[in-house]
Amino acid sequence: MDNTFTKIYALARQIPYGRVATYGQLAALAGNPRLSRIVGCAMSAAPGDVPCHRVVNRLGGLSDAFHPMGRETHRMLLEMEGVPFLADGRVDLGACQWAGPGETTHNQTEEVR
DNA sequence: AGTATGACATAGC
DNA sequence: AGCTATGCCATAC
Repeated sequence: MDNTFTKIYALARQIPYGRVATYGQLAALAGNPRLSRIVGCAMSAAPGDVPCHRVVNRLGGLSDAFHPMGRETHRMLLEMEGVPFLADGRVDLGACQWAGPGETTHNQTEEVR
């Protein structure tokens, strides 16, 4: 069974509005921090139920090959969700990185890191 | 059935 | 401090 994939899908789906998570984060939550690749692979095969646009790499932006409709669209999507963007064109992970599956529907006043 | 590749991340040098 | 090498699970050929 797709244990890992299912976990990744579930985690990605649990990402609250206005928040983003990194591949390593989901990978760690999936059971192994090295599953980062699998997370990307899972997103690739992820159905429309998974907000893959909320999943970003360590850079705070999408991967090198994640532009089905363009980076601008991605940025607009996150911006529309309330995710602040840096001048670098990347998401402000230090301000909107997902805390974890236990902080989904909680006060987002939680200071990350 | 086995091999190769892949939307990343971490560690070592 | 930046680059190289390795690891992982699943999918595709």
